[in-house]
This record gives sequence, C-alpha cells and structure tokens, in this order.
Amino acid sequence: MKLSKKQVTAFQNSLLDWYDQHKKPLPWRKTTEPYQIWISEIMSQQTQVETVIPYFERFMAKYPTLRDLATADDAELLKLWEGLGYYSRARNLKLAAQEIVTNFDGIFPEHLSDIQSLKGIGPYTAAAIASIAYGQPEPAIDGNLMRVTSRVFEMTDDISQAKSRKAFDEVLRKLISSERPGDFNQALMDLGSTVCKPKIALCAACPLAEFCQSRAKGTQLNFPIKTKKIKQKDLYFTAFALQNAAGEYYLEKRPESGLLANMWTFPLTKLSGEDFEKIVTDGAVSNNGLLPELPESISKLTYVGNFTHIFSHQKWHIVLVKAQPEEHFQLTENHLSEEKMWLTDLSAIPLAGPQVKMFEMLTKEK
DNA sequence: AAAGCGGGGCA
DNA sequence: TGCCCAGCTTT
Repeated sequence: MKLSKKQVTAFQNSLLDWYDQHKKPLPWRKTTEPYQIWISEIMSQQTQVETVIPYFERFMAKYPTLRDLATADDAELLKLWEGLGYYSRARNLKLAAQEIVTNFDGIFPEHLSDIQSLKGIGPYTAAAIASIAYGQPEPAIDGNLMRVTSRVFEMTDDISQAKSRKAFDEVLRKLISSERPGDFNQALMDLGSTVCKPKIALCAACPLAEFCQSRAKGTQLNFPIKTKKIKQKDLYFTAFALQNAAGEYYLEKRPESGLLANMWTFPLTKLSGEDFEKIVTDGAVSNNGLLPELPESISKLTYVGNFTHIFSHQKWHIVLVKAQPEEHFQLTENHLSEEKMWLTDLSAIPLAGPQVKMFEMLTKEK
C-alpha cells in the first residue's frame, strides 16, 4: 500500500464528510465520556445498535456513573441486561468497574494497555474507547474494518487468522485521522454495516470508491479472504454390502444434486453417534430399525469394519456391514432400474470415495 | 431448522 | 495461536 500524504488526507476527508452526513444518530455519539463509550461498545458487541439504544438509556439512568455500576446489585444488573444476551458481558462490566475503582481510583484509564487489562475488554474494544473517548489514533479493528480495508487495498491476508490483525493495523495506522480518530473508526464501522456489506458492495454510495482497488477491478466480493474452514460436521452411517448369488453387489444411485451427485453407493442409513460407538466397540450389528430398503429380505448382518471419510465440510463415520440375504434369494429383472443395479466390477462405474474404501475392505476380507 | 458469525477468554 | 462460547441474524 503506497499512498501519498495528499491521498491520505483525501481519503480521510471523503470518509469523514460521508460520516458527517450519514452517521447513525446514536445516544452515545453525543458524548466522549469514557464510561458511556465503554458501556455502548460492550452492548454493541454481537448486538445490533438499534436494539442497544433503549438498553443504553435505561443503563445510564440506573447507573449514571462508574461507581454506581461497581456497586450494582447483581440481580438488578442482569435484569436490566435481560434480552441482550451474552450475560457474561454484564458480569464483566461490573468486575471491570470494580477494578477501575480499586486500581485506577475510579477514573476510567486512558492508556491503551490499561484499558485492555480490564475484564471483558480486548484489543478491539480498547482501541474503540481510546480513539472515541480520548482521541488516540488507534484503529479499532473489527470485522467491518477488515472487510472495508481488505476491499479498498485488495489485502489478501486471511482474516480468520489472528495474526492478520497486524497487517490491518499497519495499514489503518497510516490512514487514521489524528484529528478525529474516533470518528474515523466509527465511519468505517458505519460504512461496513450499511454500504460495504458482506454479500453486497454498494459502491455507488461509497465515499471510498475512488480509492478502492477491488472496485476498480470488480473484485469487491472476493474480499476479505477467509479460509477458516467451516467446522466439519460429524455424520454417522451404516453401509450395507448386499451380494447376490452371482456375486454381484447391490448399488444405489445418489440424488442428482448435492454431495456426490449421481454417484453409485452401497445403501446407507443414518446412525446416531452413540449407536456408532456402540457398534464399533462391540463389533456387532443389531437388526433393529437399521435396515434400508433392500430388494430382498435379510437374514443376517455381519460387521465388517469401520472407517472415516472426510469431505470439505462433513466427516463421515461409516460402519460397513455385510447383509446376507435369505436362503432362496434370486435375482430378478425388476431389481434393475436407473437408480438401482447389481454389479460385480465396481471399478467400471463412478464410485465415490467412501465406496472405494468399502470395496477395498470387502475385497481384503476374503 | 440449521448455519454463520465477531469479539473475548483462555489454554 | 487457535478453539470455544452464546445467542442473534441470515439462509
């Protein structure tokens, strides 16, 4: 990122002019009193500002000063917080108020490190208070600022990694207005929530459009980069290997959309995690309610083995079971269709990853 | 109904 | 540094 002093000033002016025209009228924007800024920031975490407004006003009426909060009745405090959620925030508020009374003589601390030492205040909230209440040029880096900044400068730092904060801090430190750091931060927050939104970028209304590198290329929605993988969901299945007298396996075709669309698979039934554990530890399969729809009635189920298969967002835990048909089992024409078939050579068809593993398991068994 | 989410705490 | 949390919003 290389911007001349002139460009930095132009950037600040555009942003702050926009803020002066469009800023949300919020009660805590009428003050720079650190106590009020603090409460508003904590309340605004994970909560929409419109929801926060009445809570903030009730809070200030009940606890006008930090010392009132430090001696607040726990039950009354939680009652006031009722509906805001994340109740540890309220408990931390009181703890921090007590810390301030004890360690800072009841005066809200001014140094960034002191602010951040308080219970419930992390890097973001500390910087927000320092900039808004005390006019310190500290970028308050939250998701909005990272999104806006990454788009303006096409920053490829992965915002799901904690260490990427540093990159954003460096860029924003060069840009932040030393005259109006608090407004600078709040302008970017408002911009992020109303214009430069996660799934849509309203660039026509954006005061930073002329500075925005991703906009110039039309790549706005590629930013921010976020690789954090979605937590894999654990799913449990029983897979049934049913073989006929000719040695052919019974296969079903998966739905034409979704995961492994149109691939062939042994019939699968869902299993609970507990049942899965039970089967794996016992090495025994019970017949109860586990059977899928099969073309023949089954006389016996034998546990073959279990394995896991990892997809991008799912982790399949599979118990492979051999299903033995009734004695007089016979193959008939109506067993065949577009969605079902019998086959010996499974390598001849598109076979999904888990099925390959199952087939190998069955082959090795012999 | 289920998934996504942002900041702080904590290991 | 990375996981987890709690509960609202979005899909």
